[in-house]
Amino acid sequence: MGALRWHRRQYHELPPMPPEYDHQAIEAKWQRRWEETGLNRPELGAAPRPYFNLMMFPYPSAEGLHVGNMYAFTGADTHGRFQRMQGLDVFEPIGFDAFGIHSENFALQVNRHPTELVAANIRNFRRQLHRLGAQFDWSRTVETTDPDYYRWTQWLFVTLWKGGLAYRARRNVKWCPRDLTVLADEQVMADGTCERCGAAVVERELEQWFLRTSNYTERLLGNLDHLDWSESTKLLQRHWIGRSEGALLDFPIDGAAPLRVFTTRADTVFGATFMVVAPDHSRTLELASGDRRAEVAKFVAEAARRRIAGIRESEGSTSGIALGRNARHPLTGDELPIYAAEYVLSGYGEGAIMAVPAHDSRDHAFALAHGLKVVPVVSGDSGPGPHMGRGTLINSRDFDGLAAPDPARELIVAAISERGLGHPKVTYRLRDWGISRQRYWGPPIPAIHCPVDGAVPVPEDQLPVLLPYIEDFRPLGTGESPLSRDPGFLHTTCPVCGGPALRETDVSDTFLDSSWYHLRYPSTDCQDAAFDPTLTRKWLPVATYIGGNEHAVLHLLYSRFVAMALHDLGYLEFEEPFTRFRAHGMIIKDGAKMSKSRGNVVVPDEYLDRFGADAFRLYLMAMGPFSEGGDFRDTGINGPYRFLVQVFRLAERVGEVAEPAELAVVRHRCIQKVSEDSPQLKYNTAIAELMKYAKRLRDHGGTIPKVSLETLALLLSPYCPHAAEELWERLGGTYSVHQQPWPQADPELLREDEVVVVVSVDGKKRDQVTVPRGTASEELERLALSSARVANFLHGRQVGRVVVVPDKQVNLVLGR
RNA sequence: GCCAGCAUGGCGGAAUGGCAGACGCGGCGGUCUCAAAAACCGUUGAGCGCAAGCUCGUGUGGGUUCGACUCCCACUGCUGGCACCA
Repeated sequence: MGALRWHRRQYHELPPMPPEYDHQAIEAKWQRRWEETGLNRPELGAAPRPYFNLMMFPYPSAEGLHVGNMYAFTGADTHGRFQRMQGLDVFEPIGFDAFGIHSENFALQVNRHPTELVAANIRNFRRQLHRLGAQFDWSRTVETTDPDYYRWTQWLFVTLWKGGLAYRARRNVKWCPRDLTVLADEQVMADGTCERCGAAVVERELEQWFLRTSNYTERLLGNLDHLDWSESTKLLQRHWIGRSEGALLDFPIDGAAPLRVFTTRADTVFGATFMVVAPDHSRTLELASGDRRAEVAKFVAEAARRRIAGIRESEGSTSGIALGRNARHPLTGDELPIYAAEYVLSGYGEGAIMAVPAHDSRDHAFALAHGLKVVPVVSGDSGPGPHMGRGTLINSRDFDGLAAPDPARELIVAAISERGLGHPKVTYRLRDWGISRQRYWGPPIPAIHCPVDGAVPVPEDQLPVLLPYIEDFRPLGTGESPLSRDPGFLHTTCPVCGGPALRETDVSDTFLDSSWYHLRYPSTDCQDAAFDPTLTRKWLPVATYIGGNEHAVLHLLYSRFVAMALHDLGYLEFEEPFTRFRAHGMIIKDGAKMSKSRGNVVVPDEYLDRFGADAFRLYLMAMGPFSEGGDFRDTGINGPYRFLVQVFRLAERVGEVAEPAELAVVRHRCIQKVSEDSPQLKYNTAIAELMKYAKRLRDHGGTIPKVSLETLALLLSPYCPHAAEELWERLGGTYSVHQQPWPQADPELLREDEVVVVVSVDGKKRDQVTVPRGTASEELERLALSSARVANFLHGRQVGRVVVVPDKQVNLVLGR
């Protein structure tokens, strides 16, 4: 509200545009000119130095483009423009990620059909994006909802399927009771709520399509070491993949198959006093002894009910039940009672554990609650409770005295493995990617279910399987997609036997759409393949990808998986799609994330109207380090705006005069700083330098040499493309400023002949002397000691030591 | 609970072993104006002082160093990620 009021006031009270800088006319003029001359449409087939500058395509919401999008795109575009002036042929495409639950939910809410709604949203997004003045190649856009695009998303699925990387399985999956669909693990937030709508997620057993991301865990993890990506992003992926080294151990059971467990602490095996299986472990009921079976079944059913209802047991739950059956310790032969308990999860490791209450807090809590033995096997005092740290093995027979966990861990696994009861094993958190969605707004999964031949892929020449227009697209909630309502869609014939068959009615996850869009951009004109091999070889992998870390484990991981899979299947020569990735920060407002509920969303249109795209871009980039984001303030944009007006005022003072030496020096320093900071995305400090330079020119009396402003136009062009172009034209430069070579700083002019050396006493600055660069240490020391000001601070004491840092500082250390 | 990142004027931030606060916002004072806005000029970390200047100051406490916003240890707070993961 405050922002709005402020804005209204500005609108009405401000005088018309300053005559020097009519941003509306300038921006319209150049956007038209760029479009007419095809400035931003590289010859994809012929470009000698291809540079694919990618940014994350937006989801076209009904609210329109928000500042966060603008921020990301401006930063990425600035990078692309800078690279272009380094002589590279920059391809900078944009598109729209328009399928998905988000669009569909909104359509349901406002009671309109997503087909028309999304088309309108995309139109609005295109309009807003044009205003930004980015060097987008508008002749090669991608819309995931376009059959020409999702035909190839379906092709991708069929290709993965034929390559053995897609399968169908009945499995417990995350189900959102509000969106009435399955979610990928990655779409469930840490608190167990749906990423899209915030409802508590429950579990449900459904027949689903999965992609075998788990085949690639080792490579997805290992390749990270060599990727030039933001460390923060790589760390998030490493955690998500969750590699854990341990061992599989078999605990024999009399009269039954042994119970297999996963452990990372085999060194504590002598401290195992009981076993625990997950309630929904496949053998829980089998292992329950006859007289316990009914009770165990009841417990298992209750646990299942709790899980299905989405009740998350508080951590440290000790609910569990004895199965009335024992396993044998693989090394001691001791009898260990087996329990079923909710704190053991079926989805991780083997869904069963050896419990070592002396050295694991969860086992400890369970042992206390159920009166079970606690046997310490690792020495070391950590007070009451389990000791989880390092120590020395005790109560471990032949292994006593070994350091734990290492090397005891390895030696004990070896001993167990000699008896054929275990072996080392690496476990991962990452599981297969469930892609089925029981919703309407997505590409139909191209599969046909035939009573004779089972599930068969739709033949490639029959793609796309068009998403039918159905009036009532509300989700059913039965585990089936609304597409099952459409008999014309549902009934088909089997491509194998020609008999009657049913189509798959689920649609695929939006992240499948975005997992390969970068492959499509150079090939948008390609009608007979998802991507043209020649263009792909030329333009991919992506040179630089800039985007938010919110997609670190979703989009970015899936895209890597898809590239690897296509590589293995012979479709791509590379296996990592993004050579360089940089995560940008987030824009906040009033110290908080922008959100509709907080009412602190910034609508860019008003700022673009009033201050223009260039000032807006400049403000966003000046706000702080691009990697950190920044805090949006309504008044902040005044500075960059004034700066641009100032620059145009300077242009009116340009004349044919020689450049004085002092201006040459500041000009080359500015070139140096901006050239250094820009490629590192340190835009804020580059802009500060540009402002400093403009101020210096302003303070220069008289006529300003043309070259001073020409350089400014060049350095400014990645940041303020329209203003720089206009300035360049007024200075008589040839079109376009964006095709000019980047200026080079002359090292001769950067060299400073005189330096200021600080004289300090005990580390406190007391005086300074200006001396020629490279003045000898002895001379500096002499100058420092003879300083009259320094004498006042000696307080009669002797100078003990003198530390001289040439060209910087002399520190006089007083003796005592 | 675990793993990252961050903490500097009224505000956004700069400086990553050598002059803390670049650049910008905002504030204050002035010029112009009948007046206001815009623009321009000056000023703006805190305290003391008529002044020259001095003292203090980068979340907290310790340490290393001639010298620490910067490096190390411990803590506090915020942001993000993960979380009965065996």
